[in-house]
Amino acid sequence: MEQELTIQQVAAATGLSVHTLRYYERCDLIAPIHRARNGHRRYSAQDINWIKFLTKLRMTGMPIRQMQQYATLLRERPDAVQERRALLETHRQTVVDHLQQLQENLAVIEWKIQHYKDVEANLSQTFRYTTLTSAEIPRHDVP
Amino acid sequence: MEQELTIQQVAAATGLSVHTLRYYERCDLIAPIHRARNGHRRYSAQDINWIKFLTKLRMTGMPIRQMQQYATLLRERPDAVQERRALLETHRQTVVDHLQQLQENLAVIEWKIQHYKDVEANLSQTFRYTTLTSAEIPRHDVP
DNA sequence: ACTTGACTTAGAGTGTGCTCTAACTTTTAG
DNA sequence: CTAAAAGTTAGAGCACACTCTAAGTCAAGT
Repeated sequence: MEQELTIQQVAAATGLSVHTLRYYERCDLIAPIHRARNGHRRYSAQDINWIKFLTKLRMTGMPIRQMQQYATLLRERPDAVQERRALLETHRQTVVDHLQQLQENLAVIEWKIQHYKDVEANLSQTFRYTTLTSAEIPRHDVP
Repeated sequence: MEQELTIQQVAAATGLSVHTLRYYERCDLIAPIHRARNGHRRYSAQDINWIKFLTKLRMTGMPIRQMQQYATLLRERPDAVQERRALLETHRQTVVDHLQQLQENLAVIEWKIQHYKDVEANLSQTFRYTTLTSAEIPRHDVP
């Protein structure tokens, strides 16, 4: 059974807004969607899978331009598997790098949270600065 | 020795552009920087540490608004350690969630790359579709 | 017959975070 | 003395990814 969904239903299913769904179609991220007799869009299961994949590319920070490349490649040269893979692998590396950087920066933020906890602990003591943890570190390094 | 750096040097040291450094100061992310007699900015080591920390917040996706909150808190209520920690912990959770999502989406992308590899391997064989790996999965799930 | 509500389009508007420009001053090197 | 290089400001402009608006169509329910 090929159940076809309305734009509202697809919005609910994908987390994109109806505006965004039309926008994506307008800029060729999504091929022209099949229409009901009245001109309303009817999305197929394939369409939804494609849109869900698009959102994964998007959420990992792929720019619209690059998604367009991928979508065009898929539509115009469906046998160019190698090219599509190359595009994804380039993106994969970008995401891996980004993840790495995110983790490093997160570590610094967590370090600072811990520092604040230490400071708070020291402030609540009667004898302050008796325990030396990260409080040893010069003030200007620890805003 | 309190070596004071020019805006160019700070740009080089932090990876921000001179434009961005001035912009950050304009919107109060950075407190007014000390000036040389001629009015040129001279950044201290503390300034640079602060800017480096700012970029970590920024690179983990903290919006300018929230960085402003943090910066203001730091300047106007330096003893409000608990509030600053709360702000950072909120951000920490956001980053952790984002990381999680990024990893999930990356996994899907990597799955698709592997699928393409399988497809390419099958295409290069004389007898096609004899090995069934991810080629079993229906086409519409694998754009 | 009419209202409600979901849909359509082309195109305008918005928020974010820079990024650049113009006009000017100052410092440095030849 | 002059020219180049680096700084200053206020404010304009830009890229991106939506997000919304206006004007209209269409189908269903009362």
